[in-house]
Amino acid sequence: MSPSKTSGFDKTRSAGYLANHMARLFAIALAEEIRPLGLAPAQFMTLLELWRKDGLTQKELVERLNVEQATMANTIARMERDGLVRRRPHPDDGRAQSILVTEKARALEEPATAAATRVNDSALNDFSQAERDQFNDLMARAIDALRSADARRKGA
Amino acid sequence: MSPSKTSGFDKTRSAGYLANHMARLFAIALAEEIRPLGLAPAQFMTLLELWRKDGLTQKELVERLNVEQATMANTIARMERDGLVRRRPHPDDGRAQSILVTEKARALEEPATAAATRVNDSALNDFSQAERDQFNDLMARAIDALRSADARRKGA
DNA sequence: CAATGATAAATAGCATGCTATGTTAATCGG
DNA sequence: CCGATTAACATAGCATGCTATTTATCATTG
Repeated sequence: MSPSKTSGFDKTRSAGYLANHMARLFAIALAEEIRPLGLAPAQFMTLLELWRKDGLTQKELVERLNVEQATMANTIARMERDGLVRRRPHPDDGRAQSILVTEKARALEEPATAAATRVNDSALNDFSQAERDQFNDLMARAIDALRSADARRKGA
Repeated sequence: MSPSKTSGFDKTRSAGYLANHMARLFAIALAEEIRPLGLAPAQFMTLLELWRKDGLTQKELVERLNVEQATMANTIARMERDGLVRRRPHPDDGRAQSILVTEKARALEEPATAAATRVNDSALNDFSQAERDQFNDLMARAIDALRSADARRKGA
């Protein structure tokens, strides 16, 4: 009869697949919204932290943004290339450096955060406030569980 | 007083940020689970379709997996390099080719889907069945909204 | 049938992410 | 104070994804 097997895995009901697809769509939407500002998604994410507290070290950015150190090193390098940040030797630690926002980047805070808000709103357009809250809660719980599992794998 | 501004953007409550973080954690977990099988996440995702229906064209895979044609072309090239698929000229269309699963890849269906199920289960460990269903529904709705917005941007 | 336009893949170039290593500076135990 | 360890960055190498462009083949139509 049917040449296809009754597969045990339906990707349209797999949280991992849905998460991946959704994240790519969010990234594309954000990229298009902030491209006119000369910003890329990872740069925006990094600036979110630097706008909040300028002069953070690379290590501090890594902790706040949940990316690997090598990833952040590359992102900072691109941001420096694009004139969004500059580096200053850290006063207390010769290994570290402070990452400082330029005037150019400081001026992007309002339009960039507005763009990100537009993206979230368009994605959650038909969600009630209760649904938005629950959605964020569910994602946060999945993140916690995945982080625990990862820590367990590494710490085992 | 405080040197930091009362920022209008809290990334821990941004669906886009949470989606990105969650998707990266899912990808890491899946990568670790299927690495012993010699599979990478995008390869697994592609095989899910080929296990269901062997001999699909690149275009058909692109439609089913929601990635760009260039992305799929590269993924297929890596899979061919790794002995997971081979290509055969398409009988009816000289431009196209059928992508066929090798025996090696066929043997991975059971262990790989089991691995993916483990990852989903560990992420949704403390979710009730109702929460899991709602989570998938909310993600599916966000995906639909983002796709509509993207289509609007491109079709405008 | 030939010119045109559409379509399937391939390729180039780049951004993000990750793991694994290397370098240099700080720290700690003796 | 010194050697060993730890810590902060930098680099190398690779996988995924995307956009834009090129190439080859169809398909349509005049």
